[in-house]
Amino acid sequence: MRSLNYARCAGFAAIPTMTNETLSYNPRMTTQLEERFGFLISDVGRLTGKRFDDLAKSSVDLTRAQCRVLANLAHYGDVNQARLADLLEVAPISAGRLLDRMEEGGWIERTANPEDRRERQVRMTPKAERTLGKARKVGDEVALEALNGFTDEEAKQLIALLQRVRGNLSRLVDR
Amino acid sequence: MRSLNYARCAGFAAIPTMTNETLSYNPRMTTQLEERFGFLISDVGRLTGKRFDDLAKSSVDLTRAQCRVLANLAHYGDVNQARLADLLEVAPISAGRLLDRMEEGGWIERTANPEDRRERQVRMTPKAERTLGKARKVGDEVALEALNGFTDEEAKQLIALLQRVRGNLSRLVDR
DNA sequence: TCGATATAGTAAGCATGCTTATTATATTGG
DNA sequence: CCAATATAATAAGCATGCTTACTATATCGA
Repeated sequence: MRSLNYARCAGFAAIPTMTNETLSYNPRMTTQLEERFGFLISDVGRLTGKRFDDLAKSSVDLTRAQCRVLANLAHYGDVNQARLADLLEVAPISAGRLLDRMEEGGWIERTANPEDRRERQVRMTPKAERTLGKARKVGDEVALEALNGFTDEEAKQLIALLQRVRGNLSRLVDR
Repeated sequence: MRSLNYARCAGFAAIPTMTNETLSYNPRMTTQLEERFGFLISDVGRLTGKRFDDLAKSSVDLTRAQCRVLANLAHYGDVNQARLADLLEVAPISAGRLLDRMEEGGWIERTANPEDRRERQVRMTPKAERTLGKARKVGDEVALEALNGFTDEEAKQLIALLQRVRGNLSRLVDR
């Protein structure tokens, strides 16, 4: 365990500043590192992912990105690679290489679609189903840890606020 | 602009499920995709970063990771690479290669420390200072967009809740 | 019908994260 | 003092994201 400092900005929607002037408090644009929105969001996202990795390491023989693939296949059923890339929100080539490795590992299969010979349908294997179950347990565990000490009301509030942020940004970002 | 679906789990603290059963609502462990904590957090983090990239593209000739380096140098002053890696929370080798490229680009300089010949002190150049100013403006802009429609009270609330999550996870994650 | 356009997938090359190992230098304990 | 240990930086190799460009196949419109 190490003490984490709070001065980072992976998302970089907020940036540490040189100054320590105390301006009138504005939660959207504060100079206080610990309060800046972009720092917080990217920290929490990173820590959440890292915690998942740590807990999953022993029981789940997949990377986080590979788990994402399985989770989406389980939810949406068999899809082609383009649709999967859209679901994952990564570039098609990124999805393609993920799937290359997952196919080698026996986690997914790709089958040609005779209807449209450009496509390949992606399907998860039974082996993958079993591993996904373990990954889900880890995901739930991480959520419990992250929201430790929160009342149900507070947890609902946080989720509602984050959904609004996601809505705001979704409208602006495209790929 | 594309419509974003909400079924992803980069952080994977929550995973899409096959079922749509309506269980008693538990915001920590819900089967509803749009509400699952891990999805939300990783979505918001990713969108925040992407939005920064998009807005910064024209005016800031640095990657997001490189901006992080400058922001931390500006805040903490000259540091050695080990300290910088700690501030950025990346592995020392990752920081080293970032700095390789930034040195080539004239954004930072590395100077030997005669006190401890293992170390190299990292310092940002005047050119970098100017660019960092632009990056800060972009960061503020993104925060404003993300929190669009929020009352000041709501923004403060979100930030306070996220700080608690960060605290919870910080205590658990190590590197 | 056929040329233009769109879509699915892949290739190549880069950036940035990781792990593990190596080298150089400091520090510490017997 | 010197051997063991710790620390700073780098090297090598992998995973996963990106962009740009290419091939194969479908579809659409004049």
